[in-house]
Amino acid sequence: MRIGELATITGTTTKTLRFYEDAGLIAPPQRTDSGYRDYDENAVHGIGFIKAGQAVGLTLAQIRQLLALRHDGRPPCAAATQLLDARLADATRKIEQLESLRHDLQQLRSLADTLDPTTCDPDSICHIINPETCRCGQHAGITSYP
Amino acid sequence: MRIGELATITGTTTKTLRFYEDAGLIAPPQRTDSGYRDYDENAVHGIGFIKAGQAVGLTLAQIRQLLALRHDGRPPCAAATQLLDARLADATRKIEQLESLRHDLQQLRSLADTLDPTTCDPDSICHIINPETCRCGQHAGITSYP
DNA sequence: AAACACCTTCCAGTACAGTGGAAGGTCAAG
DNA sequence: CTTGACCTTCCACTGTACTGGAAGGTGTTT
Repeated sequence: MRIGELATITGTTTKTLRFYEDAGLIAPPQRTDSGYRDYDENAVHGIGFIKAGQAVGLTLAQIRQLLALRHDGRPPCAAATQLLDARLADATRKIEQLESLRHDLQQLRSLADTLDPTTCDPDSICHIINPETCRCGQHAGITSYP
Repeated sequence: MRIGELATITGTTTKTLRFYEDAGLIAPPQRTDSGYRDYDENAVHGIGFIKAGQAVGLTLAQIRQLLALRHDGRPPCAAATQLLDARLADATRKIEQLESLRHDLQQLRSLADTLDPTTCDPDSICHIINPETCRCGQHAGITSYP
């Protein structure tokens, strides 16, 4: 099958599939006489694995590590389990951070309701968000970019 | 005061301060005759505000918006409150996603203990991480990179 | 006079997972 | 024979918040 079909089946794009090939995440497929990529059934499994890995929060680099094991004929199960454990610890830590952040945000939110904007000192820029009201550096790395 | 001193006081680096200036987050300070930046007390407040904003998860772009309001002589309190609300909603949503992910990870983790690596089919790459066991696309955007 | 710490600008690179677009080749239908 | 959908490679760019390093100037101390 050609790249467009594989993209449709797996819910990705042709761009992404070529990117995965360049990144060593899927094997370079056969080519037709005219140079078109020609995938077989296994390619679908390959993409499925990548998507499953991403769904549990693995990076492409980690997914590549597991694929390398499989490529060497060794089952990646043990390594996968390790990564899963790390992800679990990571998720737990992030949840804690976010809950601490949410608590602080709620505090600030109530503070905002009690303060009068007209009494806000220009020098300190904002009397809601400032070093006195915000615990700077407490929950690091929690920016909101999408 | 010179840039190094301001960096020490505020716990940043000279690189970061110049970056903030280029990014329009702090006003270009006076210069000495030899061209050195010469900050006054207010610069410390400026950096403090940036750090406080980051501590609650605002992006530099959002912080810049608030600073722009203050610069126009208007208190940024109302806008800050809006951003806080958005952050609160965002944090809540992320916590939900992460809890769903953690649940799934725990399921996979128990699955891993019951499966035998030697029975793992090479074609499907991994019998722990694959489209059947992982709910692909359920909790999106949860990668682990630090 | 030299060492050393500090400052200046400018350009490029980091991580991550793609995405956009140009310039051109291929294939089936009308 | 041309249209349109598909394919190819290649290079550059996105967003976020910095960070590294080169090449050179300044200021104080020894």
